[in-house]
Amino acid sequence: MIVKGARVLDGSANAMMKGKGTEDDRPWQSYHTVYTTAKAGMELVDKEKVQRVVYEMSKGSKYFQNEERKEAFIKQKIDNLRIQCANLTQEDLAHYQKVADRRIVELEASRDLSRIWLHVDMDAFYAAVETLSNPTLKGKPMAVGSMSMLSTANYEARKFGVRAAMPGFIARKLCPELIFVPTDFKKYTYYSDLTRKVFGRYDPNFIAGSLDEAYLDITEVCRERNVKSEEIAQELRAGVYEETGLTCSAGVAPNRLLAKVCSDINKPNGQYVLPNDRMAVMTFVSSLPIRKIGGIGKVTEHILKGVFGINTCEQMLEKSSYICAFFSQSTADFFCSVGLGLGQTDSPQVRFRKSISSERTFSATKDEVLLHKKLEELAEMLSADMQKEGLSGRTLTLKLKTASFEVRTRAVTLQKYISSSEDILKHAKKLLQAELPISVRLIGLRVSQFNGDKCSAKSDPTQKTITNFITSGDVNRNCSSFPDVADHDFVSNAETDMSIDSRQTGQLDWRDPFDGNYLSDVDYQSCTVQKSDGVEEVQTSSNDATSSHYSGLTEVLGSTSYLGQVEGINVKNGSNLLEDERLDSCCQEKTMLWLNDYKCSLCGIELPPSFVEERLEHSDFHLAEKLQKEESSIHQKSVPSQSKGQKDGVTRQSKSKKQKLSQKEGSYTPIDYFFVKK
DNA sequence: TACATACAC
DNA sequence: AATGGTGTATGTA
Repeated sequence: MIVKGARVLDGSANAMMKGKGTEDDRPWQSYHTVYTTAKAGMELVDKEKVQRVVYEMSKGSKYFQNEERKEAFIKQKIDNLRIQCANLTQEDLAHYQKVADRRIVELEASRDLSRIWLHVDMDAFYAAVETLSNPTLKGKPMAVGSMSMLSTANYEARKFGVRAAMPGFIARKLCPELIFVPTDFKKYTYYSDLTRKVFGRYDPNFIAGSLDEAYLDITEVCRERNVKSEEIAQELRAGVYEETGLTCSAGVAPNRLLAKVCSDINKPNGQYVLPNDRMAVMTFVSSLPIRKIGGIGKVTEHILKGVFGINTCEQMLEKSSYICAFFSQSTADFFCSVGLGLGQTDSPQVRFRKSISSERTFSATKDEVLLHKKLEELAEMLSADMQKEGLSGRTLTLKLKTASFEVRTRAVTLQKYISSSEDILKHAKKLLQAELPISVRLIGLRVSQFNGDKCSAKSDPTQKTITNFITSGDVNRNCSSFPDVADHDFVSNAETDMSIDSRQTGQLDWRDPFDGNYLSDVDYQSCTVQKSDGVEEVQTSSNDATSSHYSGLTEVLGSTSYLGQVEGINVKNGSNLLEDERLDSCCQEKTMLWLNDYKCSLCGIELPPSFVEERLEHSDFHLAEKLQKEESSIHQKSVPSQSKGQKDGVTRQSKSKKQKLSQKEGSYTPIDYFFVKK
């Protein structure tokens, strides 16, 4: 659906990718592991050699075969997209160029250069902590983790190509001298708390991204003390070193997205300041490889490069017409804002977790008794975790990873909320039963749809609908009248008490899952220890496309094969976008009205006249609802092609609602605020 | 609602 | 021998 103006595709589209010939001689070149992407400390690594070793060690394994399968799939998508790209007419391109230019102007208008953000990132954190407690490790290549999986590696080890997320047995092949140290989550938490005390001096509301990194808004400190951000960064890093003996790196920039990129530039033990100046930002971003941007991963990189030839952020703008033609608005916005060097500058709202889960890997088995035992253990672990946080939920999801690394999820939504291990197990069993017989190497259980999802009032169905609509794809905001109060709890708590109550969710911070988690199946003790902060990362609450940019990729990936089957879609399709918007605003006035200039005539929600934006959103909602109803009735009687066209329009509209909704973040009162009992 | 995918750490 | 765990977001049917 994203790919507008597409032509019929045929499945044998990869002709153009064939005939390279190099693959036969050097097969490892086609095995795209993530291990070779430039990471701090790995610039001098012989990547060809690393790639070869990784390939040799992996070749033929079940894991490898699955990776090949996934890669082939993505390759196919890329081929399909290239064809669609080639089929765009001049007319199409001219249209999308207009759309793109308009979006870029709008995005540019949203640029905020008034804040100074600092991103701190500890250097090889777990490895550094382990070296502190065992100084004989100093100077030797060392990694934290096990033979199966590494959490992190120190800089000596990185010289050999050893890095986080690499299996230990491959790392040992790359570096036979490599010393393995098991993870000790307690230790990392302790040092993490020490660093956070320092962060708190500069921004009491700092955002902890994980145990080893944080974002600080240092605008005020800089102003109050009348010092340059550069000096603050120096001072902060010195303070961290003083308190912990650990080094860190910092990036300073006008927004969080850029600050994060900057903290990586002079790693380890360095810093980089990008001034709050538009030209400086544009220059910085122009040559920046897109993969450096948080949110652009391996797949997105491949697609953007393979289909559009995009390597740098600047090229996001050069190819903006293609981006607007092929991706959803939110994704296109994100990509364009990357090209402009835009990112979030607000201090995000507090959010609640939306799900909780437990999963374990073991040696693959189809022994049903064994699987059942694993399931039972998981149910108990999960239940214990839920009880710790006072959670209960009504959707249970079973996750299975087959012996061939294929992942399946199966879910049920129940009438009542559950949290006991018995309830969880009872339903989990049924889900598992339906999949038997099967050989699996991982089982996971997840519970979502929490009872305490405070923002969805259950009593009034109307309200529920609206709230769900509004919050879906957005954030469950803290419904407390004084969300700020919670924000400070963590800091003071951290100073007095090592154990952090997970419900004091003021500070945003999911624990670093990767490092903490590599446990043997039975290590429940440390498992419990690991479960710490129930607090949450940043991003989503805001508008800037940063929050919601994954969608488009999923869309492109998911829709291509579908499009391949659809009859040629009108190439003029794109102009519907504009027409829809006109229709939108013209309907807005007629769909509903405000009784006594206060109450919605359709659903009764109260919104004072001063809440102009919120009212607009609200009428948008009703419009979307109306269109959806129309669409579903049309859907029943109309011919497929018509129905497709309609559907497109509606979907695009509701999407644009969400988009608009999140756009004004920052200064506005969330609309769901009005639905919450106080 | 159910499921798959991408991503971060 | 051997490639993790927790959580978020999104689209589509």
